[in-house]
Amino acid sequence: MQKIDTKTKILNAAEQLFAERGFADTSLRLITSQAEVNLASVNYHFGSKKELIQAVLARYLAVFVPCLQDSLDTLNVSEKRINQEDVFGCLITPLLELNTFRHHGTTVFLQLLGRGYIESQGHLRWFITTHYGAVMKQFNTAVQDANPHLSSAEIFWRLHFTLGTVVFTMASSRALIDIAKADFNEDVNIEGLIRRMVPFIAAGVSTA
Amino acid sequence: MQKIDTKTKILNAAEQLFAERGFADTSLRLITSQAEVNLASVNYHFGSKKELIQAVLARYLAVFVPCLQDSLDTLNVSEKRINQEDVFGCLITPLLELNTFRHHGTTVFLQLLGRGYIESQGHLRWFITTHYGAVMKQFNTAVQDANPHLSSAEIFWRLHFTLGTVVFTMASSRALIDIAKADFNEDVNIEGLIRRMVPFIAAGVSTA
DNA sequence: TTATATTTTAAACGTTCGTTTAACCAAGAG
DNA sequence: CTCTTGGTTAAACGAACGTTTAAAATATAA
Repeated sequence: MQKIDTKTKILNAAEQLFAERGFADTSLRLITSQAEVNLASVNYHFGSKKELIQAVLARYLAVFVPCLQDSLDTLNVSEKRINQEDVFGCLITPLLELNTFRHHGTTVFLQLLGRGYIESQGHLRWFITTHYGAVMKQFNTAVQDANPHLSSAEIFWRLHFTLGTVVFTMASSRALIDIAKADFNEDVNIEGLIRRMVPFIAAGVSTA
Repeated sequence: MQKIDTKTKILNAAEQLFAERGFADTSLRLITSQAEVNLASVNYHFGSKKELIQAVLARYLAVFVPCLQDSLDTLNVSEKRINQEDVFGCLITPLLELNTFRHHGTTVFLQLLGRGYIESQGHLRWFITTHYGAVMKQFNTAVQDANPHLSSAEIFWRLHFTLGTVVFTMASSRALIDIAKADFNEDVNIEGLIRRMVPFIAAGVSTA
């Protein structure tokens, strides 16, 4: 039994509660009680709740972004013409990497990302774009290279539509899976859910 | 200049603020100050904040749902074979009807719907499905009639993907519009946003 | 008009929140 | 040992929230 320091205990409890309930509906008292640490330790280690939210997301981005960077770099040095499947394929390894990093890491990360985009008027989006804007831009242009018939603005919108599909589905994944089981007697896990999403998204992004 | 009663003044102020800022981030004090009524009048006329939220949404659903019901009924009695464009076309009139009902009614309604699905853990979803579940089911089967090559399970999933796209986009519409303005100098309003969403969704739902 | 019911109002209540304070504890250095 | 430093803790703070209260104001009816 190794000892986990307070900072990590807070991050672990916070990320789970944030993903499940959103940032506004998760109080520091709930986090610290679940983490079994003192209330004041959040402000001591992170300064404020806002900075805790950023720290929770930063821990995932620190794994995801460099991994995505690598995928995009290796794609760019290859000589074959880039198609859309290649570009979106770059996301697979970084997303699965999060599952080795934390239990259900992929799901939690996507849920956090969705919460961050909808709640917290701007400060989280600012945090992401200022720290990791380069990779986002690089991915955006990769999609554009794969879809030369689409304007950059069009791609911007369709990528956010895609984000909406993924985030919403992930956020309500448990409820959806239960309904699918009840109504269609269909056993599907998260991987199967992603597999169902892919053709939907691919068709939407690349349509004329 | 006709006199607007307190109840309506509250509903008008609340719906705008709810759509813009979400339910949790909109206090009753903000609503009543914008409506220029007393704080306590909310609890007097609606009982609680939760019931106010339901009343705001109910005012839209009372217009939208019967109108959608009509569209679906007239579609079913027609003799021509139903295609997907027909089914999704059933949504157009009810949505536009909201614009005659209230200024920017379509926008507000979709934003409220998005907020309702993401915030308020379940009680709003419960309110909608228990009051208007019949129409939702009817719409679902209409989509299935239009896409006989897809299993009912497949349609279930794709309609929820669609819901995710719409809900996420509407909930964060202002932020997205700001980004589009900053990054692409593109002025787009909600109507333009919907127009961009349609081909994305249509391609996703009907893909093989 | 008078009496009754409805609506509005200012003020307060109790709770919860993020944050701060100051005392306390453990461990390493000189 | 003493002093210092980094971390922890209980307690409290001030602000904001939804809600309630009771009186004042207004409308309604006889």
